[in-house]
Amino acid sequence: MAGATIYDVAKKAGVSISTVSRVLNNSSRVKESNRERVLQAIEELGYERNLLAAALMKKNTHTLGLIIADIANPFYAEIARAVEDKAAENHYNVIVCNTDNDLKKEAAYITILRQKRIDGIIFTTPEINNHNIKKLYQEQPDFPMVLIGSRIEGCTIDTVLVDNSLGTTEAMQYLTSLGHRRIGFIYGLPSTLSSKERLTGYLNYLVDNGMARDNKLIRGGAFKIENGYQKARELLQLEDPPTAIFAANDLIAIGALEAAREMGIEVPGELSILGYDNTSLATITFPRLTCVAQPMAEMGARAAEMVIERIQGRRSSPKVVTLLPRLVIRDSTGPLRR
Amino acid sequence: MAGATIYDVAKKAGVSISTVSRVLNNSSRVKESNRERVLQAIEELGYERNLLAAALMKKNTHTLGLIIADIANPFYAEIARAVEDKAAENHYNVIVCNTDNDLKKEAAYITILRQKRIDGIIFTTPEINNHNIKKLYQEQPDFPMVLIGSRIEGCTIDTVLVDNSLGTTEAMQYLTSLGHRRIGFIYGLPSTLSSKERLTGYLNYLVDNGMARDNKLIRGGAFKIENGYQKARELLQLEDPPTAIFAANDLIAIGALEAAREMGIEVPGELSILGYDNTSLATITFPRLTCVAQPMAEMGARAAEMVIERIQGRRSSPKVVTLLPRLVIRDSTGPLRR
DNA sequence: CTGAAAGCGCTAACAG
DNA sequence: CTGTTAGCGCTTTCAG
Repeated sequence: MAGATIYDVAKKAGVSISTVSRVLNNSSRVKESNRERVLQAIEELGYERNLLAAALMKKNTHTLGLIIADIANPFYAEIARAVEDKAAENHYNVIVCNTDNDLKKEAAYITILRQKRIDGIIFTTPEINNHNIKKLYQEQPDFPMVLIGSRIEGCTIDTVLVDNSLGTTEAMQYLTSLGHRRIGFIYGLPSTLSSKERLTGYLNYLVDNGMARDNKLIRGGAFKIENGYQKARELLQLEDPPTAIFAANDLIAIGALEAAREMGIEVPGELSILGYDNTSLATITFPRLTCVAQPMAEMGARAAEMVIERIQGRRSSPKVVTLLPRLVIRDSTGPLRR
Repeated sequence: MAGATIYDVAKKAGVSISTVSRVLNNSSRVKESNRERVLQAIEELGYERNLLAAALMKKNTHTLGLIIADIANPFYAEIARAVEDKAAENHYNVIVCNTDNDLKKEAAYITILRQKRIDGIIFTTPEINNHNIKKLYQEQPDFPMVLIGSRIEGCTIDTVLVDNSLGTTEAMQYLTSLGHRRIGFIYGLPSTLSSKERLTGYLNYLVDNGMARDNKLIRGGAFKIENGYQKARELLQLEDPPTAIFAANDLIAIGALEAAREMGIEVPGELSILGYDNTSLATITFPRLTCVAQPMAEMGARAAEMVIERIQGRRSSPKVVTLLPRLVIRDSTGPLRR
């Protein structure tokens, strides 16, 4: 019987709907013989519980929203995978929403997700000035949400961060230890925390180590291959080109690699290239990419844990978790050749 | 007022809940003045409709399930992106479920998705003998679902396919046109339609063109880099190694590329490597991968369209759509060097 | 065009 | 341990 309800089950089992509900939810003791009859009736009827009706009463859907720029981007995909895994482990499902960082799209998703009464939202929005999140936060500061890899001005919400200052410092330290002094820096979308912090880290390192700052070596744009390619070309055409390029993500580094190859510049012999993220892409380029690794899987998992904690009321005050990046040395970097 | 219901809106607007419902759903004519009062009340109360309650009545949730092996795999990620885009365009959300091709996990997802009353499911399960789908089909042949890139024995359900025979033939034709006669073939998981059909295509091509079949040149395993690497090493260590390797997906091709590099075999000078899929990975390897391109975006979009058609009752008989692959020539293939 | 009333399928007191 | 009852918030006849 398709479309059976607890009424059907109750009748068949000869008990009341409350008893059926109780065995369904393990909510309180039910006489063993009754439980069995119910289970059997469920089996025979092919009864499937209607979680919509349950959610309407219980006020939770066990569904999470994941708002992300683009699931086809390996960086986000790896995070998404971890989010989904951790969610599933805790019996939550996740609705994935691709925004391409379009705030209008994002706002529409937020609205519909709330209307579908999802229990919490995980944002990976990189924009530091995301007014959708601000608005949501102002309207309902207690709504379970967590932000990955960014911060929103004026919002004290749950956040999972990776220490960009440390990541940048380690990269710069490593590059200088190889003898590099002219290090180009290509960052992504300027309005993102990642760009800002990594740029700051780069500049601070220069200052702290008495190295000259040359603005011609610093270029921004987008976290994309094309941008890396373009900006790397520009850097390499300088009359005094850098001997190393530090890219603010893997895609930029890959673009730089392409540019170097096209210009006949050998990597790492003549130019070192260092990426950021350590997505799966980093191991399939040639040479394989040295990069600052972000723990994407952990970021996703922690974020999922954090929303769920919130949803389940196991924590009420906002928490910021800062994870550590680590340098992964591969083949795209090498000693300065004099 | 957070948590306002249509009752609150109705009261504030001085109309009945039916009228509120009508403006919410545009379901029938409402006097303009009333509509405006309702809209205003909604605005003032910050009313958010509860789609759970609506779904309980309307029997649809405008939510789709996407069951996929691994969203972190670029091939699936690209499909997923397209599915989500097309779904969003039609006002559907999608719950993503990663199964790692584990049938137990998949069964659990199917159950929970059905209990959450999602409107349809898109499967990308590669296994040709997926009893979860069979079971679902037998129990509810009319449940909207579509299968991407595979077929299930005995189930006549909506399917989006890409012509593997054509893809394989084009690849082989191209390789032989370059002068290759000893062409190795590395396929993936043997129990998948992709493996079977591509292998058949390869073998048929050999027969049809009077070329010798050498079983030593044919190896299977998994659709993974590691498998490609391993099997390519084996092929290349043969006393009479192939001059070209045809890989059943990009990952395998990438593994083969690695093996060749490690063995000091130049690609494409000494060995041509041809991949399958044309994921974003294909352009970042070196040399860039020649491959049979599958239209991932279209596959996802068509699949989404098809379930939605079904859900909305615009079509009732099963449909199989077969898309065409195309050969994308890049740098990993070249003329046989004598 | 509008309102009253009857559910959708389930959970949660409450009384027993 | 079990049943009764009152909703959850909405859609949908059915009268009017």
